[in-house]
Amino acid sequence: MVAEVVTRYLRREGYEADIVDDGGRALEAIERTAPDLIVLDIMLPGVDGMEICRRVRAQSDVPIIVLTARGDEVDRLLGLGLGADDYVVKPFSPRELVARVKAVLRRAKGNGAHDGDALRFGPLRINGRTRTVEDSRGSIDLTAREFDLLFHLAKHPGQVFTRDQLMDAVWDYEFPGENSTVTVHMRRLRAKVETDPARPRYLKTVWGVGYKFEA
Amino acid sequence: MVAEVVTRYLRREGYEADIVDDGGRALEAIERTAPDLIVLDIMLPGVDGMEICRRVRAQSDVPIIVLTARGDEVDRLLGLGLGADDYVVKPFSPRELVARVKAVLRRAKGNGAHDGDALRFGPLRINGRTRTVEDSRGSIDLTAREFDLLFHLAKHPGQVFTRDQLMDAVWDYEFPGENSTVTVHMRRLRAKVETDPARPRYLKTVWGVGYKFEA
DNA sequence: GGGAGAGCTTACGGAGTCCTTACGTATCTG
DNA sequence: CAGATACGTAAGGACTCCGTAAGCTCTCCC
Repeated sequence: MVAEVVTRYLRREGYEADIVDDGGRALEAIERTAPDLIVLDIMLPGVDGMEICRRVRAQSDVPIIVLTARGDEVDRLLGLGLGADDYVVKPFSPRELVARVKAVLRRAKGNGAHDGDALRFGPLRINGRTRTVEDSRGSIDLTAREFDLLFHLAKHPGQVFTRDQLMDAVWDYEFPGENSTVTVHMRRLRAKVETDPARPRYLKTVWGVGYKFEA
Repeated sequence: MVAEVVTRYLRREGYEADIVDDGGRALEAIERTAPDLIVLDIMLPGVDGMEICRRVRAQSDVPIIVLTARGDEVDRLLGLGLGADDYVVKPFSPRELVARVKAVLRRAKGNGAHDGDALRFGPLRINGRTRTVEDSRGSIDLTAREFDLLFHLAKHPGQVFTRDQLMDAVWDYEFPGENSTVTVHMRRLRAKVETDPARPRYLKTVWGVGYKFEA
């Protein structure tokens, strides 16, 4: 199988790589894992790869490399305005594909906002430089304190902080406030960040101690 | 000659294309014409294409597509960190190269790509060399401070600056002014640049922190 | 199962931040 | 030198956000 070989090569280069061999599940998987790049075989039997490409593009700028069977196919695909970032024609060597992946990723990283200092947890992205938070649903507006709180927790995933520790870390020097303030801010944060605030995915309560961010 | 064939194909697609067949003149020509994209044959006899690539990269972010003779060469080039945007292995069809050109240009254009010194954000163009700003409505007259402020923000799209940081960056060394000065300048800038200054498209306020330019 | 403690939820008033405007001074131009 | 332009400051108003308190719910442990 081509996909397995490619996956192995990519992993050897230090990338995480997943295979999805069902067109229907592809979109769901893309939304869930929010990948940095997609390699899409457009000519799989029974699956409309071009439709997937279009749908992904409609909701995201994630780079896409399209695999196609024939060279003259590329022209047709371009004419259709698929919006892929690169096209690789079969047969190709795994090395070539890996080289393309590197080039496309480099390009995507160089332009746009540097995601260098961004923290990523699945579909959740927290960028300290731009102070923005994104999600599979889109960008999330946070107030200054909310962002600082989230950022501090996410910088230390898994680590448990007491309310007092969070006060010291996030609030101004020697702020004499009640620590119930933290509680309220956590609530506001959950309401914005969590899909189900009642049963949080990231912002967990550690009973009797405080809070932690779970990666 | 390969170059002529490629040039003909590109022109047929509506691009302007020039050939420079001398490594020494290449850098001069690139600086003079400020192309949107460079196709560089790295294996020409007597010319160190890799050196050209490096020099261009040192002073510009213009996209570069490198032509190379052998597939396994690509790995080596990548290892050298040339910083090209794509690699095409000979022999290739002109159509394939044109497809690559389109893909790379699409990518470079989508983000706020440098066109020479100019920054582009949709209809808004900010040219640092000529210190001019344009818009779909025409050219916009800014004062010196206003331009410096806008330029500095636009050079770092998405990044949030505090008023103090903007003071340090835009105003003279150790200017002892109030930072409400920044506020007023932002207002004047918005009045000129934004179509709806009350609800700005580019010059965003980040509450409790400062301002940012949104691409 | 019940009580105590911890966390959740809600609402509201005040504090802080930003916007707006106006005006005096400095610099440029004819 | 006179007028125009650009710049910095200050003050008032509008708005957002934050902290607090009070009642409620959940969890833990006896």
